[in-house]
Amino acid sequence: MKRRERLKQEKEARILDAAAAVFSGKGYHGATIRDIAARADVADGTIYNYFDNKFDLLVAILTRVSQSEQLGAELTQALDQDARDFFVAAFRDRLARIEAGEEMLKAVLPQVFVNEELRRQFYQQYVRRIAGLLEPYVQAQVDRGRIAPVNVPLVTRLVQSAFVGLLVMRILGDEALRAGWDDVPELMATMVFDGLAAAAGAPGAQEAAPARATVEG
Amino acid sequence: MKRRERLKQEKEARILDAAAAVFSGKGYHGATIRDIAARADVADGTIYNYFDNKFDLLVAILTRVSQSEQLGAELTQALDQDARDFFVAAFRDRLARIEAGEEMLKAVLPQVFVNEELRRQFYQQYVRRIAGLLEPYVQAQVDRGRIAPVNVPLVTRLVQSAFVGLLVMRILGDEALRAGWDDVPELMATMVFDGLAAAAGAPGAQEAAPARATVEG
Amino acid sequence: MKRRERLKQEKEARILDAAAAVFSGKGYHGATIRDIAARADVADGTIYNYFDNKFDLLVAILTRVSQSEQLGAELTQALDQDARDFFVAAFRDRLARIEAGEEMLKAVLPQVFVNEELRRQFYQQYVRRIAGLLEPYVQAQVDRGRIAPVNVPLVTRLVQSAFVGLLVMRILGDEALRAGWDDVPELMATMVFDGLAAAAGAPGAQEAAPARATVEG
Amino acid sequence: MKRRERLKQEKEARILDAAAAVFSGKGYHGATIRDIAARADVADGTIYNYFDNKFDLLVAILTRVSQSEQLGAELTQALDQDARDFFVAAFRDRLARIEAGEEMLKAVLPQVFVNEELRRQFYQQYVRRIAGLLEPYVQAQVDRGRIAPVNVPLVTRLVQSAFVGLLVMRILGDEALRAGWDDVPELMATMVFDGLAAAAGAPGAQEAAPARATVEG
DNA sequence: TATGAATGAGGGTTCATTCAT
DNA sequence: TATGAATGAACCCTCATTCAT
Repeated sequence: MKRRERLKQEKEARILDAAAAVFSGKGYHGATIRDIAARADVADGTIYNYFDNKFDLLVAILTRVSQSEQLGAELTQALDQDARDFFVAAFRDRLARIEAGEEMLKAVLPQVFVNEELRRQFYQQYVRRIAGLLEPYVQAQVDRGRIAPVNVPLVTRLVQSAFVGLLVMRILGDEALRAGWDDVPELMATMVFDGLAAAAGAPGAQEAAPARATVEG
Repeated sequence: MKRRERLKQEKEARILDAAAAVFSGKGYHGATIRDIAARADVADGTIYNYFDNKFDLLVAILTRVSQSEQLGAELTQALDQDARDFFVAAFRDRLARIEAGEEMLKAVLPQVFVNEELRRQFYQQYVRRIAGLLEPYVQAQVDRGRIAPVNVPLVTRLVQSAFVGLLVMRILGDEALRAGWDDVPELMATMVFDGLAAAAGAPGAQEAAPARATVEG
Repeated sequence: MKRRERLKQEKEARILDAAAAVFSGKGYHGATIRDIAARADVADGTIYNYFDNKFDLLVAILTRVSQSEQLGAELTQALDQDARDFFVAAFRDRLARIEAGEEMLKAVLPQVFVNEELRRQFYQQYVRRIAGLLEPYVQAQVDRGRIAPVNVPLVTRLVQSAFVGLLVMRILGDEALRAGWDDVPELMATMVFDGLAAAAGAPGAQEAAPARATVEG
Repeated sequence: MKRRERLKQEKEARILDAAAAVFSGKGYHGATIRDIAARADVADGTIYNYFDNKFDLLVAILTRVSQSEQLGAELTQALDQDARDFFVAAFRDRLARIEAGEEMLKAVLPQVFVNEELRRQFYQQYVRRIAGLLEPYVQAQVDRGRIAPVNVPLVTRLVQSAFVGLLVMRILGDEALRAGWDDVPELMATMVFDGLAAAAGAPGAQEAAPARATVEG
């Protein structure tokens, strides 16, 4: 009985793996149930014993990935670390993680733009949820005076956007990005925390910056 | 004679408009030629007098937009302006522009992830081309000592990534982002140029920053 | 298990029968997959579980017929029979056989003129193969002094041509031919072996020929 | 006015030539009106000023060819010639003629099998008409005792069938036939008039036959 | 009369889904 | 539960024909 149960889960996983691989390679519409069945080494019909329909596979893929995340704990523990160091570490971690999930992303993302339901779900699980974790952290840093008093939600979105953009650019196959991939977290941190303005003796960077940062409205 | 020619161009534009709208609304695969034809108010077959096939419509949509750009001139003229001001203005302009092209993006982007050819074309016209314009500008600013000596190509990519990410997030329908949309360029500039670190009396920001900016490798 | 297999073969045959009938009736292009499916009492899509495409049906029809042939054995056994008698018997047999295959011929022949691949295949299976069997036989008869020392390959082709021509004429619906159809083998033999010339004083022409020619009635 | 008329006829001829060429090359269905128009160097629509529809082109091609024939006169004049010699000459002439018309044949023949109307017309113009000319001639030869008293209509059909078959085989691209093409009329005559049987002990077979059989080359 | 853009019916083919075994 | 043959709706595209210019 238990074994029965486990076998079932294994097969479900195998199907999902196959689906992710095939979707990622040929796109959602380019992939056929037969492709997936063949890759999962089951019959076409078998898939329908585990999932309602093709679209369901997509949703399942999306959901499965977002479960292994536990950013929350990290963040609360990180409140007292150096913000910049933590940013670098966390950003690097996320990038590595998503690198592994790049297949999923290539499978799901295109349909995210197309399908309302999927979009909501993706947004909820990948943007909203993360934002809900990040914002309090950023706010706390602001409160502690470590970060300038910015528009916290917007800043969070900007960082998230940059993150998403990086993945998109990576999928697009940009060479410069791929070459400098390992330096991205550091450089990102430099930009976010310190800015690129040549500070040395440049009054602009030291005076104007804070003044402007209040713009947030 | 001329009239004939003009009518043809108008009809081609009408078809392309219709295609962009329908693709954007239902996705490339969800859209049928009949949908597009109906929206363009032509017969199905007529579309094939103007475009080779459905995919060709997508490519045409992509190409059409990227033609009205002339960032190049702006950039060379901007070399002597204040970099930050220019950044804000340019970023705002691009955002506005792409807002108008959001429909195009929703139409094309999903397929970009799926189709090799489209991906190359999109990358070429939207990433590489822009990068080719931006990099010399950034490099010049570095040379003039206005920007810290960073890894120029990578920084360029990061900014582009942020830009792309913003569009994706916008398409995802993020509320916070939509609400603060008009402040994005300013905030982005603040991050990129000045950093968010609470500089006031914090030596870390002033000293470490340049040191870290050499990350470029 | 076996039953499954048998059912599949039966269905394949049913589809092929339907295809031959419809092609024969409306021509290859006039026939639609729906026609064929309806006649075979299957769904449109089912046909594609058995054949790659419409053209494939044509090839399959062609191939199926040419398999039941075993002229080879007959010919080697016939070397010692009377050539003329054998000719009559064989010709009659072929005609009867092809009469049954007339539907196939009407289905396939038109496309043979049009399609390179089909032409090669038809030629190979129906002309070349038969020629390869006939020529040695004719040559052997020549060697034995029973047939005049003629250009063997060419004679073979002439006989084959006559055979093909008869079928074409039959398809064209010639009345005279249809009326005298059963006498064709005899008359053909008379022409080929004895000639029609009223041999001056040659009893053959006056006695034998009429004797044989009266078969017609 | 006259010039107007002539120009029209020229254009009609040009269109028909183009149609024959394209039909012959790609088959009736494979050929498009656009193909034909392009080859005739006119606009698509222009064709419809000269012919009712695509099928009409086929009929026109068929009709045009059969007009230049005047076998009738020859035949009546030939009644007193040696039948065998005349046969060879006439057969050779027809073969040469049809060689020129091979294009037409490849264009029309496939559809002949498919289309009732075209079949009737083809049969009428190419089989029935010729038969109507040949039969009286053959009958006359029989009456004069030059040809054995055979079933005249059937013999006529057999010869016609052989002729048709030769053309089909030629279109099929048979090498042996093409190589011996020029010898065909002689060999055909040998078969039809003298037969191939090596007349037992008949010096004729050993002397005459070889003499004629040397055709083989 | 010539043009060629517009038309739209029609057909081959695909593929998600079902269901008898 | 697994199978995979059967289903048939749906879609892209072609092309003969029309007709406004």
